[in-house]
Amino acid sequence: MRRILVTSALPYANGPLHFGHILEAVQTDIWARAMRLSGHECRYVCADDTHGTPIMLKAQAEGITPEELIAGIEAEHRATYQDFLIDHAFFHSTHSDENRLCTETIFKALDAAGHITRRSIRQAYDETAQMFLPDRYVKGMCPKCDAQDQYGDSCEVCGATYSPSDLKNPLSVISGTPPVERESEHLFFHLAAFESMLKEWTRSGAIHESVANKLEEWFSGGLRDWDISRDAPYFGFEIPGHPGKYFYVWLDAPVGYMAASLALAKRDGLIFDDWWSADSTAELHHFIGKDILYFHTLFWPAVLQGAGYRRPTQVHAHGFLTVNGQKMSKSRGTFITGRRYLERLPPEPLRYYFAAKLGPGIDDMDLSLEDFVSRFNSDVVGKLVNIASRCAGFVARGGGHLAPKLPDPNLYDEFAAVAHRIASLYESRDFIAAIREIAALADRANQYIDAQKPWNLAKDPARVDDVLAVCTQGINLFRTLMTYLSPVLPAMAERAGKFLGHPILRWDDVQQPLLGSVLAPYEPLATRLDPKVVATLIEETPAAAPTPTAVTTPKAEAATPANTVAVVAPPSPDGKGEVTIDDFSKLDLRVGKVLECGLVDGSDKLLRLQIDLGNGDVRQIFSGIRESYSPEAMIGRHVVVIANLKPRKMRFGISQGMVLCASNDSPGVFLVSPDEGGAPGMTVT
RNA sequence: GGCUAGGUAGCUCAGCCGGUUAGAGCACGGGAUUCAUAACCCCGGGGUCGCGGGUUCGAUUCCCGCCCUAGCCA
Repeated sequence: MRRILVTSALPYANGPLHFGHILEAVQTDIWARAMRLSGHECRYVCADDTHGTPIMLKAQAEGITPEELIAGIEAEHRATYQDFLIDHAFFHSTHSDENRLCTETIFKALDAAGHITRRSIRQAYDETAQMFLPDRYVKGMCPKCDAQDQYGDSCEVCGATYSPSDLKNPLSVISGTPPVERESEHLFFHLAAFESMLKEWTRSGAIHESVANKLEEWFSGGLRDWDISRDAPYFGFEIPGHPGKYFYVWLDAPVGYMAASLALAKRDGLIFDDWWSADSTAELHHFIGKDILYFHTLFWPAVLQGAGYRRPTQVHAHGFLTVNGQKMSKSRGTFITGRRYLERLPPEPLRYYFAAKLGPGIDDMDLSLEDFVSRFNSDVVGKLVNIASRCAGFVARGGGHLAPKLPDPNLYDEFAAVAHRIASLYESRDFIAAIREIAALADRANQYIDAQKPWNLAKDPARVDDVLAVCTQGINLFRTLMTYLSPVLPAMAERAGKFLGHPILRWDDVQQPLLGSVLAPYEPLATRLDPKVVATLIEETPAAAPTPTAVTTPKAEAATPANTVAVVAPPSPDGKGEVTIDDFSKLDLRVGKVLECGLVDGSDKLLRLQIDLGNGDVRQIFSGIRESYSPEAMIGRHVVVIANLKPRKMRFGISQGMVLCASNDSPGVFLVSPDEGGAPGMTVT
């Protein structure tokens, strides 16, 4: 028996869980359940990640304390995970006594071992808000390509990376005032000292090969010191011996894994050191998204090693979730929260769909709603559940108990023989292959029943035993498949266990078929998904503007790209065809105010505009109106903009929308404007 | 811009180290059946394997360039 501690990444406590979180939790949960079915002791812990500037500011904005904010969110996160059947041994919070203790212990150990250095850095400071500004809280003009409204760390238009002080005309996102430079002493973790250890560790099988390839980049660039402190005001843990300095959220976040297991150990009388001491024989597995790889494959193993703890056994990274082929996006309505899903549908179909598409690599996964429906309805309901459903009636009519022996033991053995293979596919995270094998076996089971035709046999009273035998075979085939799927569909497996009279607990149980035992009355184990309901997962009228989430989520998208507007209609004489009101409503037309306007070098047709679409949504849009309008004439004007036009990369930068104009074959273009009273952000309908 | 990964049937995806007619599920067309949640079973149509070069007797599979998508850049 192996002792295993498994984690998934801590969700940030500034908003609800979305499908990306659910995907990761489902993957981790399936893996943990599969390990338990093999007889291993496997505990899955997680926690909310609660610290940092975004949470501090969000609480301020809502007029509550950060503690109140994270308490509310934690309750919501717990409930959502639970409703998706995520079986956490413990779900904790990084804002906890255990986490403070672990974080301080680690810091002191690192400091004592000489891994912490101190030096002054210059950083942007907002004198109005009286706080230092993280890079993403400073915006200005890109020093390289002059694109407007870029974050302080990199330019989304030309891709340049730089520091906030390089920006032209920088402004604080918080107060809107120009930041000043201030000096402050920070604490650094000396990562380079762990280079050889990390190189060895990354090639030791702890991470997938393609991930190790990615890490080469960090090594070849040279490992830099990691800044682990932040200045007050900051929501987090104050660093012992350094008043006014706080641990950077990314230092204490992974420590949350320890804190959760410490709380678990306290509650259940287990021993923390069994998992974490340097000589631990337990396994430690982290499931994460590929976006946070380096925190888990560089800093975290180094911090653990430096502080005298064990390193992770494996870090399992997965790709991102796209919806209908595109990045999840609030403006597209495809930013699906776990709660939104649960309000409409049961959890298991989604677990099944995720499992059916989760492989061991870091490829992104697409959630296609159409595929989701057909996959679950046909694989699970039409094929798997159908096996039990079509046999149960015959068994009930034959007395309600199974036959004393199997008519086709060889076929059964084929099914039972793959148990070990299925188990190892789960362990290697190749769920996609496991599901494929199971589905293929389900086909074989249906073929078997089809060939035996118990409904024909049942017409002959002399053959009642044959009918029962065939269905006993079918029920037992069903049982093996249900066992193989039980990590994915735990609630259905439990109901199936009740129907079978034997709970599903171990892979090995299937080595012994059920014979002669009594079946409970059959009740439908799963119902079909209604495509109409599934379609409502995507919001018809997406949230209009990215509200000031830029403040609460530093990584909020600057632009809000959207589907290309596809208008499908029969052709008509003018070449456009009829559209319905639904087609029209796909267009997000809004009034915008031109804030800035300039010529574009290298183009005699285009003007570069900065247009305010309300609610802080400022877009860069290129428009071919230079022949009719001068930049000066544009500034301050109100115009009508298609706000959800797919952003287009042009030689001069990205154009995030289109300004509406009237024109025909004769020269000149004419801007469309709202009447007096029209204001930025108003929608045009 | 650099790095990593991906671009295979209408859709979602498999295809190990290069080798004979490129696979599955769904969708579609035809047939069979009625035990089963209009489920299941059989047959079929459908792909210039992102584009362009190269290596090779032979490339979806290897190499180079380009285009597109996603993520990361402390």
